[in-house]
Amino acid sequence: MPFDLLLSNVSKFIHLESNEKEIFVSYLKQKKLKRKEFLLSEGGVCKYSAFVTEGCLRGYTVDKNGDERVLSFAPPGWWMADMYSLISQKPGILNIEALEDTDIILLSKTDQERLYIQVPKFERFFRILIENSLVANQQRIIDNLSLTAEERYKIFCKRYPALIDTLPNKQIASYIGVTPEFFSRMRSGLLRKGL
Amino acid sequence: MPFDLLLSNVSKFIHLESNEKEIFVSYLKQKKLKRKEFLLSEGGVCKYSAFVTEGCLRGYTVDKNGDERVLSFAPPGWWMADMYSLISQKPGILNIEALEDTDIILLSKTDQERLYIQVPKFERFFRILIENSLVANQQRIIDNLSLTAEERYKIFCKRYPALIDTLPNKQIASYIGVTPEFFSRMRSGLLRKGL
DNA sequence: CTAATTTCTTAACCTACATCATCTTTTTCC
DNA sequence: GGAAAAAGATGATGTAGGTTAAGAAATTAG
Repeated sequence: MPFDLLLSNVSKFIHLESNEKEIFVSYLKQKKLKRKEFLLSEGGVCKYSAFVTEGCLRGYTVDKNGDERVLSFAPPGWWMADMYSLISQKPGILNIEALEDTDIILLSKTDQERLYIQVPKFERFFRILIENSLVANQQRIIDNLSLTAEERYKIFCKRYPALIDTLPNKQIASYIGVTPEFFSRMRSGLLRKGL
Repeated sequence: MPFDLLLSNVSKFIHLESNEKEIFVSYLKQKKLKRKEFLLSEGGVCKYSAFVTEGCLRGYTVDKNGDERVLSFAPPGWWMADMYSLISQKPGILNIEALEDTDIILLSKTDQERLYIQVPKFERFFRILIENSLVANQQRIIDNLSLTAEERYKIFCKRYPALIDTLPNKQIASYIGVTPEFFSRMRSGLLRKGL
């Protein structure tokens, strides 16, 4: 079943009756993205939450020097959206791109709101999802303020273990907030120390 | 009425019938904190969400060098909690301290969950609250990665206009992620340029 | 399979911000 | 109101990480 990963993800937080499950599934759309294909571009309005089942997405902004800053990655089992744009339905700042061929499940903003009304439990599900995301983001702010690049890299490795080997180093560098050049130096330094 | 600010805050997002309002209010407790008094200390379990009606709270962590890192301020109309600890009910990392004599309204975690059951609309209210908080935190991550200290300071001034004059500079420095010494130099530089 | 593109590495030099130390000013609180 | 404590300013010096440049290695896509 293509929705299995998502449904088991949901059932970690709320119990669904089979009719509720049906309503939920009826709102879902599958989509495939080719490597380098965009789900959303800066300035566009984000109309969907995307749940990754295969592959990987990244969400990033482009700063005024043209440098890319990765806000988040979404490997299988993770959600991705430009939350600012999704909530406000105004043009966003995030680019969401497939790092490899990627399968996603889409839930539109309007369907999500219908779902809240028809199956109010989903208010709870998404609240919990967002709470967890908020906590992770707060921790990242603290880490960015307190830690060195090397320490942040170690944390990255714990948070996204599946990505360490599959992602180009420059993407990881951007996520932890250093240049690819410095990241390269740092890693060779790390390696000399063992690990 | 001591709960007016909170109730008008809530009614921006959900409409409450008068009995629902009564249930909500019955769960609220008022508390006064003296300047420098703590609502929560690192390692403690966060049992309450606090809504500030007067004064100001700050939430901060202490890093391994003993330096304080301010995660957030809460002037009147803002909520404050150690979200990680509140959700997980495990020992947290945040210290929450009153920067001046401060009046708060407390909602305990257990009462909040009762509220979700009795008045499910509150799932929506808190979901929206947390969504907005998540967006602000994501933006702060991007800003910390992309912007200079000076640019982050300007953003701080927009985000917390009421605090610019009342807060000690070292607290602001900590929030934007620089030392008080550098902040002082930066400001005198800014002032020379006008503003 | 191969040319083109992207990614990685290394090196020399640069800068935003940190640290440490000292002094002045402001705030606190008895 | 005045001593003590906290906050702020400023100078000298240190460093994590940025920038630029250029070649080597790996991936991609035709």
